[in-house]
Amino acid sequence: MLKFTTRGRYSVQIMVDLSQHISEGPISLKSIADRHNLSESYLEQLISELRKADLVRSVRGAQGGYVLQRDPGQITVGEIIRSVAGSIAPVDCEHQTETMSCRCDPDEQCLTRDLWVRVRDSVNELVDSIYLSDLVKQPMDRSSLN
Amino acid sequence: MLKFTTRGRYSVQIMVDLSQHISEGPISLKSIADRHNLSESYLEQLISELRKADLVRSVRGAQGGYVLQRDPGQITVGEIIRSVAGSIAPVDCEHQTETMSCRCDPDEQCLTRDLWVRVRDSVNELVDSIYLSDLVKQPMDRSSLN
DNA sequence: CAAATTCCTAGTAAATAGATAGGATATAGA
DNA sequence: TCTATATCCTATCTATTTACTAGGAATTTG
Repeated sequence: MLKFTTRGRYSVQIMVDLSQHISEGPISLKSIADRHNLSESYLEQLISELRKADLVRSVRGAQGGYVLQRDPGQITVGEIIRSVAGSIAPVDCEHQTETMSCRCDPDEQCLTRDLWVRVRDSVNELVDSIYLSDLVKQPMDRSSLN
Repeated sequence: MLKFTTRGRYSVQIMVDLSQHISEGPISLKSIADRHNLSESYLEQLISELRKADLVRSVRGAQGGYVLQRDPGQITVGEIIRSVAGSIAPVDCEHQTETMSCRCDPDEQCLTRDLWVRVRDSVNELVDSIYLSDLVKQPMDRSSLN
């Protein structure tokens, strides 16, 4: 199976939520967790990675919370996912060409290696082309949909 | 992280191996396991799925083994992976639009759902465009590479 | 000072993946 | 017909990863 874990998905949700409340100052993690019915403690670990990746800024203390570091139009989904989940790699590495592997005899050419590289590149390309702003609904702008 | 499991990868290896020995009659799983240094018992479970998906045919008894059901040019990597790993879905489903989900309030529009659908479709499209024959090296044909 | 909040670390539970074991069934060839 | 070689089937176990919880220290507002 090929799937994103909750880490990647929840992280995107956090970032979308922050985009939606961008004008309200620091947003507490508790309010995000409540809105999406997720565990605050769990999100804590994820947003900690987002902070280290410099995607959000934190404000400590009462009335504190988190704020996007950049405009939603300047943050890609790829950045978000990679920041909490390491690289987006369909397989692990053994005898490495970058991050690809197989267990076949090293003498013979690895026939499937390129395949997984292509899948990885394809997914990366896609998520890197989608910006946070693309995911935020703009209720004022419904008319421009067609 | 986003990765294919060994199920998908080993299954592709099995199918590539069968392609390479296509002219030798039924190929035993033991010989495949030996060539790639993998556990025969484990591959057994995988090839069982490949058989149910009608991608390979089995010949029981001594001198038995497995044979591709179709020409390598007629079998896609997508079929192989899906047959052993279910659907290639980046996320699981809760309030379902096909196979996508989020845990947000069902009243509000799910902003990220389309994202995961697009990733899934993109990966499926890619692996469905790659045929087994594309992965098999043709040592006689080196000259035609350019 | 009290309440709200981020920050940090350790630990646990649940799910999945990966692998193993044992034996039943089938077939080729001696 | 017997033996060796295979597939076939199912149950089980182990390791890894994912998901989540707990507890408390540090920081800031009012």
